[in-house]
Amino acid sequence: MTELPRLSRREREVMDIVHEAGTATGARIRERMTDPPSDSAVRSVLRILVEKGHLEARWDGPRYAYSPTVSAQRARSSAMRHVLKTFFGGSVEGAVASLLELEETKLTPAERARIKALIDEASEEGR
Amino acid sequence: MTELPRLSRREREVMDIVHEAGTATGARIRERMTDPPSDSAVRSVLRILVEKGHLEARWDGPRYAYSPTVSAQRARSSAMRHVLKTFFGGSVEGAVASLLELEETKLTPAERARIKALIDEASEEGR
DNA sequence: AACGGACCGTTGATTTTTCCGCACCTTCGA
DNA sequence: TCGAAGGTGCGGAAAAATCAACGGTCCGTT
Repeated sequence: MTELPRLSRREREVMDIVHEAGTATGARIRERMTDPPSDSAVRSVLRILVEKGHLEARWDGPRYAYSPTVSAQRARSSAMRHVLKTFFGGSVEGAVASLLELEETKLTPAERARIKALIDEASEEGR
Repeated sequence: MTELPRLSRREREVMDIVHEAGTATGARIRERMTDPPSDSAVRSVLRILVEKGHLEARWDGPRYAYSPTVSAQRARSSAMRHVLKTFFGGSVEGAVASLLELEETKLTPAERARIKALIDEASEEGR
């Protein structure tokens, strides 16, 4: 598989929206854009993203539904790897700390337990 | 403080490099860019980033050294918040799992212990 | 059957981004 | 003190991105 072309600002914005939504229609994407441009402008970006191979369009009833061509799993890893490297110098500890410090982060006791369990599992698998 | 202008593709690429490096010269930044353009092209981007308020240039001996105007702390939070929302639907648990699953992630027992301690600290602080 | 609304794609004008040529400035070793 | 090497900023051309207008299709309604 050849490398996917780089994204412009609007293209990245749309990709982020689609990643967050999993799948979305043109209208839905437009709603979520900052300073939403016209309808047709959004569809232009969408067309380009399909051409570039970042999105796929499925005919869903009376309209298209767009979703990423790359699996959510893969996209997640790649995004996380990028911030880890760029902002945390590769330090998992630093990254977790940052996650916990975000003001919107509230963990229930059950979540805390599960996260700790994840850490132990990772270690058992030699990671 | 008024909102910082949005970044184009090249601008974002440069910002990522500078964030990773902490501080960097024009030549160093150029080295790390994909398909590095000419010397003066890089300096154009740099000039724009300074104008926009994303970078500051300090005269360091015979050349400029560029660094982000926003604190590393703040940049980290903002980047992490963004991936958390976009790729993990806000799930801290999911994000931590992803971090642990990255193939380059190898934790020492000491690190594991410190990360668990971080989780407990967060809970003690009502988070 | 004409109308209106919701979609879609294409086209071309406009704006933004990207890039480089060039002239000038500094530093430093001969 | 001179010249080469390495840096810098400006101005503007070339390329890419962005966008609105326009025209088409496919319903459901009147």
